[in-house]
Amino acid sequence: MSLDERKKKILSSVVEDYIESAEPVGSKTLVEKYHLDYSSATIRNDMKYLEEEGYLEQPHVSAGRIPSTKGYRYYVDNLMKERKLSMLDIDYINNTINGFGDVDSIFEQVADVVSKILSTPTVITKNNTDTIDSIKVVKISENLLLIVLMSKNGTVKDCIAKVTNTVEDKVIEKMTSILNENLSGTPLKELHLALNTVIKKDLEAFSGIMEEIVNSIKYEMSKEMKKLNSGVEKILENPEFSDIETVKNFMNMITTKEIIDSTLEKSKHNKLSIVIGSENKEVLLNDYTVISLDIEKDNKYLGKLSVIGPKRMNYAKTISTLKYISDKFNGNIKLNRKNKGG
Amino acid sequence: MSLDERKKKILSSVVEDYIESAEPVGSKTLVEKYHLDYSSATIRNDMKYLEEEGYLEQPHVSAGRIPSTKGYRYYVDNLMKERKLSMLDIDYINNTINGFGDVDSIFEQVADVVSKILSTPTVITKNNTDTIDSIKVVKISENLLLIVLMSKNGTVKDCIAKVTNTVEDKVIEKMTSILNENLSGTPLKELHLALNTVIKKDLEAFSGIMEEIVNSIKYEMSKEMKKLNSGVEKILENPEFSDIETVKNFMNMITTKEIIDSTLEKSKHNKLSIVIGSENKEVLLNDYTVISLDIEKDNKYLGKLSVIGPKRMNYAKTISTLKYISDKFNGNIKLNRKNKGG
DNA sequence: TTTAGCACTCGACACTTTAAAGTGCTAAAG
DNA sequence: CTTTAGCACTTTAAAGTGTCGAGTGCTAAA
Repeated sequence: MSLDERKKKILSSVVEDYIESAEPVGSKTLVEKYHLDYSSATIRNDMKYLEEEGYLEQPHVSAGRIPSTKGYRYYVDNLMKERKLSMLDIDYINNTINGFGDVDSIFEQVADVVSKILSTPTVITKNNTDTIDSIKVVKISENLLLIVLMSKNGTVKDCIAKVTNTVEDKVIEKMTSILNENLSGTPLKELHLALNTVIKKDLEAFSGIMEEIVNSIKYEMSKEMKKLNSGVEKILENPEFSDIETVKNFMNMITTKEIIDSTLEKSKHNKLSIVIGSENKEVLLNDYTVISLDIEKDNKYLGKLSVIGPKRMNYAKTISTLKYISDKFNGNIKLNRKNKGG
Repeated sequence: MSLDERKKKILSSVVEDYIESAEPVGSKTLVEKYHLDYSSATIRNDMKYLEEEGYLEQPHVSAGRIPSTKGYRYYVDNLMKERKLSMLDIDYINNTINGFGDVDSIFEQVADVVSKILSTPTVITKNNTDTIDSIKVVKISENLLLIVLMSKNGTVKDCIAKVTNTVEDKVIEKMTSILNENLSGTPLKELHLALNTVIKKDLEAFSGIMEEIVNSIKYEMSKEMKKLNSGVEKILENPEFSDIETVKNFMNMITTKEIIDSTLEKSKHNKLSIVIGSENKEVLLNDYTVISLDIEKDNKYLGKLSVIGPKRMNYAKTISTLKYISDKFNGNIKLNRKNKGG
């Protein structure tokens, strides 16, 4: 079932030409553009073979061929050449991702950068097995409390609680220890439930202040759950989106938390996971390819950065960009802390 | 130049029918649907007059009429009937906007709610004449500092600075007072510049810690500048967006900070500002209507909530929704702090 | 002032025609 | 056995054509 050199060359040329042009690729184009030293008739025979084996598809009988999911898969696994990032992109990455701020901010930065370089929407999924490490409550003015949540993986989340009555320092201390006792070790995704328990247990002792704090935390956490989608508009440039229905369906899909969640959460933890077209379990994603990168720091899994594009996406560029980002995150490449170009 | 009753009725019917159907409205439709006790010929004469006076337009000679910008304007100013919000919408608003969190969170909530009720994109513009009131620095762990910025208008912004070396409490105290001395009273939009000055003046005294803090603040503020657009995908349901080019142009416009900024900032402060079609100075917005609501609290201007939709938007519903929200904000309607329905 | 009647205009839509692109097969050539 | 030239065939996309209907403006009468 393995392909001879000529067939490999043909397959890879079809994939690359189609990625570039978005038009079905014919035998004549291949001969002329990719300097295959065979006649178009020979190429046609091979293309027919590749179609019979499921690597290529034909939209209709008088059109050229386009890669099938199996074709893209074979290309990605066996034929694709590693591609170096352009100096331009490297500079852009290094000057934009500055390492400031907490993990969330960095995630956002990365998503923006990737989206810009690849002209594609990106989605961040955070590790939701992370657990609460400790909680601090700081009084910043008479009726403003700042609550800081620190997670085991070292991410920091904070929120502000307005309290109607002034709170004494002693009360804050007491409340802080109650919060820590009850919540330390709680997985972030179970925090909401755990907070309800805290309220029930200790509400009366603190005449509503605890409730105000807990509500602020709850609200902050619910904000967290919203996914960040940057660059959705970029994908419209692809000819796949010339049809308004496609656009609507895509927009609805990408803004439907559940679909994205289930797709990304199910994906196994790999450094880099590539799911092409119909390999996606979620039917609505069958025309798209999702490439996800696990983001780690100090061997702790922080979350996932995913790129969603048409099957006909530039695999080589996408993968090399994500790999570069990954290396940067995991310390193989030093994070710039100043804008020193290149 | 004023219109008689019949002409007013015709104009208002054309506007309302077109808002509903998105199809040019003909004389026959008007007679049948709006029970005008005149023949279609009479209506036609009036419509011709309304067109000559610039209230209506005709896409082509054998089509019905659609309202011009002037027509919409006359409708909004003179003909439109106040519309009560449905109980459903009122409930939804009251149950969703809970008043938790800082001003920014509330802004976000409001934008989401409005976007959902009106099926339209919303944009938040924050008051950038607000100034720094005071700054607090809190040590939350060995190498994490939390910086809290409080503004004159009472908004609170915070960010986390990672510091490479541990900092003594005394140093924190000293730095805090330096920051307050230098920055108190600084307009938020000039903060970036002011921070540079602080760095230059006091960098050496604190071996880089101050730089780390300042960079974190800078980054947090740059995040702030990003506008929130919620519900962009909703607008696609309008027939105006059946053409992919329109969609692209709209998406590019709405994600281009500069356009939105200049449009909204220039708009005078009114409780409610309505800019229809070609009344917009920005050419790219000439097919859209922008309705902005100033958000105040305790008589302080906090920012603007704007709704962007096709000229053919539901003015009555949009305006009554925004007015309801405005009243809620300014205290005329009590904020719910619990989900008690209705 | 209003209306019935009518000729006229123009877009929407369905249908036909034509050109171009690309295929698969066959038979001959290497 | 592999490759290729040649050709008939298929199908889409684009351009052109004809008809239908919605809606108008004008005129003359009520």
